[in-house]
Amino acid sequence: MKITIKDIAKEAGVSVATVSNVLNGTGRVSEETAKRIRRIIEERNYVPSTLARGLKNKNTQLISVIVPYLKKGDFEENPFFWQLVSGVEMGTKDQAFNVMLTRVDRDDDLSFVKRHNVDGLIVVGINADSALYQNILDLKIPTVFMDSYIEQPGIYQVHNDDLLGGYLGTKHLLSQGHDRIVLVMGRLADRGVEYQRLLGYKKALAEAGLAYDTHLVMENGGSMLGGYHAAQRITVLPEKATAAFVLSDIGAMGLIKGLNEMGKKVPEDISVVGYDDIFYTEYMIPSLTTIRQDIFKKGMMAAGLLLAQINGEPVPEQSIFLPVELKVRASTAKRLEKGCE
Amino acid sequence: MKITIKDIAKEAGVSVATVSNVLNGTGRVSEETAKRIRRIIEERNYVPSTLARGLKNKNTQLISVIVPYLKKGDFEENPFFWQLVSGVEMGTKDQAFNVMLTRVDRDDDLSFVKRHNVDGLIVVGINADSALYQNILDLKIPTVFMDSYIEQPGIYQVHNDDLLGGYLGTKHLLSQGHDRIVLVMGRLADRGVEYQRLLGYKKALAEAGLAYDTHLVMENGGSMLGGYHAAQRITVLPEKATAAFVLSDIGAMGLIKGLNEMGKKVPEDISVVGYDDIFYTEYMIPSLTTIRQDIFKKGMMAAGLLLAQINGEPVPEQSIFLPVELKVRASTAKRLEKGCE
DNA sequence: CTGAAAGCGCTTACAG
DNA sequence: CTGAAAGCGCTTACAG
Repeated sequence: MKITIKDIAKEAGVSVATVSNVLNGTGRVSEETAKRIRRIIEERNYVPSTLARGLKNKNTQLISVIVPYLKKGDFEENPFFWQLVSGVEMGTKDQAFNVMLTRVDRDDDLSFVKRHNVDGLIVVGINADSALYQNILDLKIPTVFMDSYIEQPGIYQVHNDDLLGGYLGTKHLLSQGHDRIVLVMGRLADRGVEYQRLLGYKKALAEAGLAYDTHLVMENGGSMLGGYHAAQRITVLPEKATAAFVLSDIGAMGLIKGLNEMGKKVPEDISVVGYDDIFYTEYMIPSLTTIRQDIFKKGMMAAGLLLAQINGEPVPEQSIFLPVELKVRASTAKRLEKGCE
Repeated sequence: MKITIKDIAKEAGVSVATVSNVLNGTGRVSEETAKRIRRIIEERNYVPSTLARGLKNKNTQLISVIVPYLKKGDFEENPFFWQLVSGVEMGTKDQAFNVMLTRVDRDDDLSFVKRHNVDGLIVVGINADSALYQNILDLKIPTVFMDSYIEQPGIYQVHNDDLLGGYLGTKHLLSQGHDRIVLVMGRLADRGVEYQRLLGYKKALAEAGLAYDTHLVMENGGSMLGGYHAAQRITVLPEKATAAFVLSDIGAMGLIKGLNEMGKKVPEDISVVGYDDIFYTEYMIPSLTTIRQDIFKKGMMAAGLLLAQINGEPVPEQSIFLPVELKVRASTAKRLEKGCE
C-alpha cells in the first residue's frame, strides 16, 4: 500500500540501486533515465523513508530539543522556551530536519535518543555537574548547549552575553539615580546564566562605588508567582529600595502586579527592569524596560551550529555569544525623592 | 559501537529471536533465560531502535503536531499553542511516544509524515475545505483534529464548547448593563472556532432582545497588534460602545494597551473580556475577565484519543467537547453612565 | 551507465 | 522453550 523504492524501480524498469542513485545524486545515471525516474517519483508522490535510510546510514534527520528539570508550570508558562523552540524549528526547516520536543524530568531518561536514533541534541540551561550532563555527553552525538556556561573544552555552546545584560540593566537604574536596587532572581548559584547576570549587577554597582548588599538579592523570583511574592519582600525592606531588576520578564510581570496590589506605582514609586524581552513586554501597562535577548535567533543559531556538526561541516566557533540590548520603556523612571533616608 | 540486539543475544548465548521475545513479551521464554537477558539488557543499557522496529512493524512511536498557516509572529507569540503542545507532550509521555513539532506553511508539504513514518497526527485549527485538509486525509493515518469543527463523519475531534464561550462572555457583559458590545475577532467566517463563538455572541444578544449590529464586529483583531489597532476603531464608532469581547487573550491585551494609550480606562470607560485564559491573564493590570478553556487538558485529551486509535483500542467518542468557563476578573465592570446617548 | 547482493537492527511466522 | 531465516525499505561497494 505504501509506495516504496521498489515500486518506483519496477515502474521505471530499472533496479532499486539506480533509483537510489538518482535520489541521492550518487553514482552515474544517464540524464534520460534519471529524468524518467524523477517523473515517476513525482507522479507517485514517493518519499523515501528515513527509517530504512537511517538504518543503513545512521542518520534520521531528526534532532531533539531537551528542556530539563522544569516544573510543570514553568514549561508552558514561559514564552522563553516557546520562542526558543520556534527558532530551532525555523533553523532546521530548510534542511529537511525535524525537531522533537522532549522535556526531561527528574529522571535522566534519555533512552528516546537511542530509540529514535536522533541525529543531534540541543540542550537548554543545564548544569555541568549534573548527572544529566554526563549522560548527554556519554551519548556521544552532536550536541549544542544553550545558556549553559560549560567550561569544558570542545563543547558547542550558544548563549547571550548575560554578564553584559546584568550590567546594562543595573547601570540603567543607577543612571536614573537609584542606589538601592533589588535583584530578583530564580536561584543563587555560582555558575550559569543568572550567575553571570549577577556578576554584571555587581560590576555596575562597583563602578558606581556602591556596596553589594545581600539583603537586596531575592531568590525564588523567577516565575510569575515568584515575582509576585517578591513585591511584599521588597516593601518590608528595612532600608527602602526604589528599583528592582528582575532576571526574567515573567517574574517582572508578577512583581509589578504584586506592587500594584500593594498600592505601589511603577515607575513612580519603584522602577522595574525585566530580562528577556518576551513578546508582550511592549503591551504591558506600563510597558516593560528590559534586557532584550533575541531568543528566536538564539534558537536558530543553535540549530545552525548543530546541523553543521551533523553534516560534518567545518565549524570554527565553538562558543557563540549573542549580544543583548537594553530596551528602555515605561517601567523605569528617575528617582524622585532624594536623600530622604 | 552502538549496541544491538545481536550483542545482547551473543552475550546471553541465545538467538536474537529470543531476545526479541523477551523485549516484546511475545512467544514463550523460560523465566530463567528471560531474567538473564533482562539483566544483560540492563547492564548494557540497551535500547531497541525504533528505526529497525518500525521498518518491520510500521510504527515509530512518533506523532506530530501540525500547526498550519501561522504567520511567523503568531506562532511564537501565542502561548495558546505552547500550552497545547505541552499538553500533547504530557499526554504521550507515559506511553513512550514522542512528539514532533511541525509548522506547515503556505505549501502543503506533508512529506515529513511519510519520511518519518509518523504514527499519527494532531492537527490544530484547520478548515475542512482547505487543500491541506484533503492531503491530511489522504495520508490515511490516525489523526485527531483540534478546534476544527469538521462535519464529515468518522473524524476524531477535540474542541471546547466555543458557542457556549461566546455566549457566556457576551452574557456577562450584558448582565453588567452593556448593550453595545464590540466583538473583536481574527477573521469572520462561516465555520470554525470563531464562528461558533460568534453564534454564541448572537444568541446572547437575541435573548436580550438586542439586534446584531455588524458595525460592532471587528476583524483582524486576533493578534496582539490587531487588538491594539482595534482600540482606535472602537473609539471612533459613531455610537459609543462600552464593552468589547475579544476572542483571544492576546488580542485583549493589545486592545487594553491601545485603549490605555488613548486615555480610556478599563474597566471604567470600557469593559473588556478576553478568551482562552492563557497563563498571565491574572497578572495583567487590570486582571483580565476571560473565557477559560483548559488548553493543556485539551492537548492531553487529543493525545489520548490519538494514541488509543494508534493502539487500536476501541474509541467510543469521536468528538469530544470540553467545557469552558467564565472567569470574572477586573477588566469588566457595571456600565456607569446610562442613557446619555 | 546499470544491476545483483549484502547488510542496517529488528520482528515474525515456522520448525523443532 | 528456542532458533534459523525471511523480510521491512533503503544504501553501498562491487561487478560488469
